Amino acid sequence: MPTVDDRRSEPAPPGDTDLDARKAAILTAVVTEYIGSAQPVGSQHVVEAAGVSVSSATVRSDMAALERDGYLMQPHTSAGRIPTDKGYRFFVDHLGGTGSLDPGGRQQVRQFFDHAHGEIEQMLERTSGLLADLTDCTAMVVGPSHESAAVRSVQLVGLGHRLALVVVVLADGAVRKQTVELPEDADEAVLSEAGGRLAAHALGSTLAEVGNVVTPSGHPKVDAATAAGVAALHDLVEADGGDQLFVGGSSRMAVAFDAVDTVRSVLTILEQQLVVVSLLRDILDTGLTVAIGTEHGIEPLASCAIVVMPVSVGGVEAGTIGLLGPTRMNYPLALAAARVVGDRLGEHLGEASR
Amino acid sequence: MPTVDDRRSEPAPPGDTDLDARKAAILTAVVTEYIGSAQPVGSQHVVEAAGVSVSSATVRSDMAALERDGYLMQPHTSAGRIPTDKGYRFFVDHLGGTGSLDPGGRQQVRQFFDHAHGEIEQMLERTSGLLADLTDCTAMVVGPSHESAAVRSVQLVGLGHRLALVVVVLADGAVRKQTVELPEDADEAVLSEAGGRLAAHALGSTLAEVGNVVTPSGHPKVDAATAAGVAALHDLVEADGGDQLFVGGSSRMAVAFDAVDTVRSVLTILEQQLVVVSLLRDILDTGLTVAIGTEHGIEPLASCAIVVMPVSVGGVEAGTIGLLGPTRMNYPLALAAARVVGDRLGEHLGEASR
DNA sequence: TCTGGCACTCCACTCTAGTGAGTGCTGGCC
DNA sequence: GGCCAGCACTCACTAGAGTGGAGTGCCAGA
Repeated sequence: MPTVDDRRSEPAPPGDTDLDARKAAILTAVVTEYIGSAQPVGSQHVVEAAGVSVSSATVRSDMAALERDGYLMQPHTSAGRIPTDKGYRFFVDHLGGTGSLDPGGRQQVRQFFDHAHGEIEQMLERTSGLLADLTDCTAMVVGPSHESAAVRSVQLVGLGHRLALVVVVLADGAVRKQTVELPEDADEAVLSEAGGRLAAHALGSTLAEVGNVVTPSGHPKVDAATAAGVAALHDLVEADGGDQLFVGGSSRMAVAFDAVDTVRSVLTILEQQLVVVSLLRDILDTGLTVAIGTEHGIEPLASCAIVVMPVSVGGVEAGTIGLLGPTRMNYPLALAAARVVGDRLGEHLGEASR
Repeated sequence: MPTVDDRRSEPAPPGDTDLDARKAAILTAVVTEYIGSAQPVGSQHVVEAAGVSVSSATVRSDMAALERDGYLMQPHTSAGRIPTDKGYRFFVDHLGGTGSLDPGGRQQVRQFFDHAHGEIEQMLERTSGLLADLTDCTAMVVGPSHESAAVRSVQLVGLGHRLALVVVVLADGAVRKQTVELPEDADEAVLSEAGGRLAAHALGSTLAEVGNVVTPSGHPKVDAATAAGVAALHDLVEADGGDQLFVGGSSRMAVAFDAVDTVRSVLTILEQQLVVVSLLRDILDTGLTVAIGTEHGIEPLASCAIVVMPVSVGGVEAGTIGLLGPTRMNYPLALAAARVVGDRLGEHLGEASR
């Protein structure tokens, strides 16, 4: 291998493997085998797997080398090898290929989006179920952020005695609402007038941009209602609490792990919307598509891997898809499913908001 | 005990126990002990527990009788006793007392509702978290059913090229939306006119009552948009798919059970909104507050108990609270928490919708 | 450089007591 | 008749010994 020295001198050339073809094949075999069986893989199994045509002794020495280099580990002496996080990482980066959905899965995705219609939230919720079904992972779908969407309509609807509802429609079709307690009773006419002034005030800007000051109308009741409406708009910005998260197939975590406390800690994480959303964001920000084991820095998820896929509509990011599974998850399948569903979701959202 | 004979002659008088005081005390001790430790309870432990001052031999013979009568069972010979579903049932009906929240819990509930405001959905979601925290059970909160709420406002908001959003506000403050594809392009004026006609058509009736036929305006574009809006209103009734469900603290199931496949099957059930909602409804319909073990007929939940509490606003049912835990859940605590939170939630919803 | 062979390791499983918590029963006492 | 001390018995659980087998590392030879 005369090229090894050349390679080592280069600073991590892109696409380079650092492993000769046979070691790569062996690593591939160990990873795929282990993903399937969850059992440590011995040299004999590797030989039986396709792609390697040397004796088990040779495989053994290569596996020893792979272990020295940190790609594999042994649970104990005289057991087979299992991939380390580094091993999975190498597999994902260089060996896994793009993978593709099986025809059945493609069909399922196509049908899903052909029949998808109606409310976006419901659709995202179902998308998470679809992804979970396709991959046997827990799926997370983060809806489009409405931060930059302009206000398309504001309405003030009376609900009875001193109570009203501010209903805001954003340009991307999102609807926000907030109850307002009015300082004094107001009739339809007042509410309608105040709603109109509110609309004139907020239309075209984003929720966060809505200013505080509204020019007085001369009518105190209307002004009071308008002021209450403006306050409600500001409440909306805060209460919104970031993006919506839809989690599907959390029961899959209980299938993937047999230690019940692993399941518990993972579920605990999944219950914290904020944590999950920022986790996905962090992973994307570091430029990753897959975060394996400790790469994401959340300790209770050390035995998990996360596949992240941005959903973009016309080049603008409009959401995120995440798949959570054990580190021995089926990466090619998960990546393929995330990509396909992400693309289709993007198209779908694009159609809906054009 | 001179009264015992009197009682026995009456046909199942309400509040009657069917068990003499000592057996009841023993059953109570077994249930509370088992709830705490999850270990089969032996006669010695019962003696040490308060309320029983006879020898362990006597307790043993009583326990044998309780087992004969189906209140207790032995996992195997020479093990202690654990309560059967019937034992739990008797405990809940006659022995558990009403129970009450500890001061810390009361405080937590008070604070929660003092600070609760804003969107109702978000509030219900958080309520499920509160209940899970209080009881260490998985909490389910079903939102108010909007079926009987009259339409308070209808609006047609254009989202661009042939797309519009029908936004419906119901009298109870719920907001529904549905995207509509218009048969042809429509400008603001047309949408506004169509929205007005839609509103006049639907205002005051419930969504389900909205009729099909709208009197023509003479303007084909307006009529087309109006028709599309009416269709969207009908879609809403179907797509709504019943009530909203909020599940909190599903990780608690992984704490309660040590068999990972029990956890999995319970989580699988919890993912099916429809199943959960109708489950709670069924239990309420049979007049129960607690469904223990197989009483609810859902096989995978045979080792679970469910506490249900209707939430009523001014006497009208406006939602449901459910607590899901193992059959050895802390019934007094769960019942107390469900009652307190249910009441406060009802008051809160009442204030908001008055 | 690869391979067959060999000695070695150590988990997983089975089998065998031994232990202890718990029971049912019985005969005597109040 | 109800209660209780004592006793024999049951059976899950644990620890320890033995065994089989999957797997390893190393080495000598092609």
